[in-house]
Amino acid sequence: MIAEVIVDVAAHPIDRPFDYVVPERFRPLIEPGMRVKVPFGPRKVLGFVTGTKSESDMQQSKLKPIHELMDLVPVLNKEMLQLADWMKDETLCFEIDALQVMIPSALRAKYEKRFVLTGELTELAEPLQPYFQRKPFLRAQDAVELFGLLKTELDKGTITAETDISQKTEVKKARMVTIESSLEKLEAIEIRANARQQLKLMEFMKSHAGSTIESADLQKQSGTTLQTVTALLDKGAGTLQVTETYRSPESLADIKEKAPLSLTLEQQTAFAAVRDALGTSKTFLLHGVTGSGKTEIYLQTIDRVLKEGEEAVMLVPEISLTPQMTLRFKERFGDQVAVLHSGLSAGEKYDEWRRIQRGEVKVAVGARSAVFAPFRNLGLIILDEEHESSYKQDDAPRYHARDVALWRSRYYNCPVILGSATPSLESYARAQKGVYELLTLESRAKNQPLPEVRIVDMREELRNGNRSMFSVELAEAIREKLEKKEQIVLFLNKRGYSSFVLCRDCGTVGECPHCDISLTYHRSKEHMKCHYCGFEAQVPDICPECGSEHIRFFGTGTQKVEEEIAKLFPGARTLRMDVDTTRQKGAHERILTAFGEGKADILLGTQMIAKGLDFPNITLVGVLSADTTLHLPDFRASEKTFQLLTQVSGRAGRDVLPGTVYVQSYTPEHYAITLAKNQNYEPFYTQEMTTRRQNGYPPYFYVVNIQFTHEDLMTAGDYADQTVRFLQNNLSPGTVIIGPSASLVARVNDRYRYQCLIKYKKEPRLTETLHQLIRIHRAEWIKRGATLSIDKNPSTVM
DNA sequence: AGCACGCCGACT
DNA sequence: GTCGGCGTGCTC
Repeated sequence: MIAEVIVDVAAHPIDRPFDYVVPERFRPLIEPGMRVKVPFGPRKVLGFVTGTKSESDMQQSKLKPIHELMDLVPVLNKEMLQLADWMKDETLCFEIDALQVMIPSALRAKYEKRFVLTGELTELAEPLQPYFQRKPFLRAQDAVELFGLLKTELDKGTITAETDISQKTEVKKARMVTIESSLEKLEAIEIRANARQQLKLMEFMKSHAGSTIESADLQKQSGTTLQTVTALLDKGAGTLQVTETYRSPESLADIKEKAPLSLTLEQQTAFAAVRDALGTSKTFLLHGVTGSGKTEIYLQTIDRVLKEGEEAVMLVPEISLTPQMTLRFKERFGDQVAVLHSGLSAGEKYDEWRRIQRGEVKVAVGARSAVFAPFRNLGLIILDEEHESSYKQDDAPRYHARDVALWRSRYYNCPVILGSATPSLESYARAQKGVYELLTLESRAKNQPLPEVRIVDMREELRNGNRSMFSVELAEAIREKLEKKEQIVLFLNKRGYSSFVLCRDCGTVGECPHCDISLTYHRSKEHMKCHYCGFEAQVPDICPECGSEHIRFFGTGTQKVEEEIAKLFPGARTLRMDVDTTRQKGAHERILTAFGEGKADILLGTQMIAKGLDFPNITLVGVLSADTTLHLPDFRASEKTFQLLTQVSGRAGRDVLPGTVYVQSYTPEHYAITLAKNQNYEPFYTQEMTTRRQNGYPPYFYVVNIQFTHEDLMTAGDYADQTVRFLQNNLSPGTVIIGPSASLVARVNDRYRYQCLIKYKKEPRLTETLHQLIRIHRAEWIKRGATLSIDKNPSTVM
């Protein structure tokens, strides 16, 4: 029997199955989808079995046997293996990347080099002997200073080097103690009168006779230690069992079940459409203004799916995955929900994943990677905020959760709901063409009016001599709300806002010596760090260029605004929420809770406050500068701006009090701004589609971004030039190739970066050409030290 | 990717 | 004479 194995090595020549002999003892057990340990060249690696067969095309003598089975139950089922094949073709990734992304990181291999004693301890050089005393091996990590000595031993053959493979996190085991139930038996146990600890424990055991308790709890509650417990168990006071258990991140104890809300007529219609499509692979685009109650439709549809005995996956962007949000699911579905979010430890994620795989839960809520939730009877997939670019992974495998969802929907014949207040142009265009069914929610669920949006022309302000970040109008509105004790959200729509260090005399900015980007100043550690390569440096006392002592830190935009608020509105309590203040775990939530409890008047923040902020007392939202995203060199800049403005506006007046929104801009006439005013999605869509058609961008054209890197500027440029010529010669005349040009950050980690863009409407030769490009890369460029990365349907082309 | 093999310069 | 530099080639 032969097994085909995809080996855990992400490299071009390795990206295919390797055949292994299945030893007799594994034959009844082995199945596709299991992880195995296999010899690979001179080392051992982890691999995934993708298939078995009776004959191999390889010479029998070249085949090696599988070393070990890592699983008794496959970690990937047939569906996942098929999905990986599809992803490999679709995203041009290595098959191993596609397989790895589907399992929790806890199951990925941990490789640890170590030296193993082959003979007797006494044969070793004297100084080494203590290291091998307790265990017959020594981790290479713990022995860096001994490498010289170890080398001689390796040559002598008294030790060998090997790599230990284990999984990163193991199944959590609980030591359960079952206390003897018969009081007589407990009484009969003899304990010396001076064994105070044992006597204490015995008292506890007598009062809990017959019960089962975790050993750690037993120790804690009785005030004793493991030694005492073990001693008494040895005397027959109970039995010890080791069972598998879950790490439970939080308890459901305080969560009360909540009944469904009643649906408005609009919601009812949308709900009915999806309900009637259960059991088919139909895709819906649920377009509803902010606050129109999309979530309630999701909840009720999921409920219906569960009643059919099927399972549901609910995807949300990572930043929306707040406790507030997941609470709603737990209130409705109780312990049937698994939540997968970045705040969980690897072990906790693994446990949630196992609960799904074992069929113990029916609903999975999570960000991008939750689209791989290992359900076997999927009845519905929902992508909320489907336009969010975080659904596209920006390193290999470069998959889009939406595409994976649609693939799984075809596999299971289940519907997909794509929900958004501001759908991506791609999705809306598909809905217009009838590929998706469009469901529209035009009114807000609580029937509140949309907030009034006022656009402020900042050029006018400048002309009137106002150089502050606050227009007269906005400042006035803030003062008024402060007086009324209502809450204000200020949004600094700025990207790349991080702080930097600047010499005020010569203008020199602290830059990374390895990347063409300025260093980010970290106030907490008083140092500067490169966010691309990790380089760190101390803030200099004098400018390295001109020797001036006038070094200044430019805070995040938000810090500067915070100072200005303090000046303009003395007494206003401000909470700042940006990368600096939310770096700590849970900080995000703490700030929001504090604001919700009215502990501040003004919440000032960046992107991250655009979502899920749902507090009744917010009546004023100010967007300080709508221009920053608008003028980014990316074809989606307008779309992003429109989405952001719409979303931010949606934060105001969500309850009884009406809301007002101020949008400040230096280009107030831009359609992305004027049309966001009334959440006018349709006109924006029409206008933006015209622009996209004129410039040949999605959804009219498909885009592929190709990036080249090399440590030598000229070589990187040559590679890009040659590739562009190659593409021009091999693709159809209707296809446009843009570039090559230097990437926006032209150098990262001492490597120069070039890129080019393929735009095509119909390109039958695309797949073949890209594969050929990869072949050329393998044959000619890898050995020259170049890298190539191909991103189909990139989320950004910067 | 990672590891071994192999073929040339600076040390005991 | 040996140690060790990194080019090249293979991995069922």
